Amino acid sequence: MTNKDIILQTALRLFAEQGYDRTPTSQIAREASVSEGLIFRHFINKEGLLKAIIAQGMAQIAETMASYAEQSGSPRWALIQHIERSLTSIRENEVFWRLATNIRFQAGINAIAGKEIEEVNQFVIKHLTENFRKISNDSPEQHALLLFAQIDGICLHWLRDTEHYPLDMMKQLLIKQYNHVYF
Amino acid sequence: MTNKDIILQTALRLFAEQGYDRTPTSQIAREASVSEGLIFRHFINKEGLLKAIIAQGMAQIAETMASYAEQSGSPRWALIQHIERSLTSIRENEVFWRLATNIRFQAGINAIAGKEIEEVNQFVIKHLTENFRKISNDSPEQHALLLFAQIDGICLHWLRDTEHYPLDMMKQLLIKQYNHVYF
DNA sequence: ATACAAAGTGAGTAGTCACTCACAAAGGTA
DNA sequence: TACCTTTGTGAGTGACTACTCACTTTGTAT
Repeated sequence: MTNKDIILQTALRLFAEQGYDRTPTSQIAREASVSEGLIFRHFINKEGLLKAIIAQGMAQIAETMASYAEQSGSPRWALIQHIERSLTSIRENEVFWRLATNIRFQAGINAIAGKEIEEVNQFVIKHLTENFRKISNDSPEQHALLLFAQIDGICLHWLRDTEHYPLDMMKQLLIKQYNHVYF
Repeated sequence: MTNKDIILQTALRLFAEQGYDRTPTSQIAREASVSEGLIFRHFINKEGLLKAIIAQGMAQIAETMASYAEQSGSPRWALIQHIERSLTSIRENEVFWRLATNIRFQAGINAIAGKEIEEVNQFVIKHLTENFRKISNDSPEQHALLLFAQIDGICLHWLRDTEHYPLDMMKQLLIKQYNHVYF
């Protein structure tokens, strides 16, 4: 692993733990065991570092998303799969999602790096809309938006109390609701 | 309105717009048309100012919550009412909820003022749990947690795009789902 | 071996920010 | 009036932080 990667990894961890504004570049350098100057050589400025982290993380997420958007199957199955995979993904990429959450809900920082997160969200909503349309033509966009908000709500609450929040139970209940309502 | 109130109001607005860390006390003083020193005379330090804002806002919210927890009616009606009122409240207290969201999802700041928000959340969840228990004894806490997350998800998405997010439509769809599933 | 670019260093700098303090004005009470 | 408390001021300060720069080390191609 190169020093550049170590910086990215360390900064991701610290930004997620402490928040972007509360993490000095000096601390990143110290914990990554590099000089502070190296951060600026590689990423120009602190915003550049944040953008690089987001770009890397979202590329990974987008890859996963694209791969399972291709899959064929009944729209019903696709929706359940989406719920399953979303809640798996947040567990697997906990640290990154924690940072993404920080960014999404803070106006000032959102301006720096929120665009790419928003794009992936829009992609997911479009995917959900398609599947709802196949089930029923009754305002599929709205149904997609609702499911997205519901999943997001669960994920955000889990991030706030990873230890105790009953993520699997919420997943099961949500799936049960959707089976009940739509099928 | 006293200068103290003007400071609280101005700081609430700026914290909600820009985030706590990105709002200097000098700006608050300037926009409130008072000297910077006065902020510290009244609130000791910047954290004290934030705590005062949260305390004031949450007291108001708690009052509303308590008043309608007393109401009698069928549990089914109470749940629908809760959905209705939550989405009305967020519209009426948009600026405060925007600040509360900033705080809830940023680890460092959450430690300063997150406790009171969490307490009100717990109160709401307890209230929901009671109503679900009356409907069915099948894990009412989990059902309460799910509904809470769903409402929260909708509110958070609305806050991210107040202009375009179809809040009323989401409300109707969610109520429809719950009528379908539970009644 | 030489030349050149890329990676890496760390002391230094300019600017910002939360907070202090000595002082002044205003308001209430006797 | 005299006295005390509360409210208000704004210049000043120390600490911190993002970023720079002159310099060194490492890697690599010829």
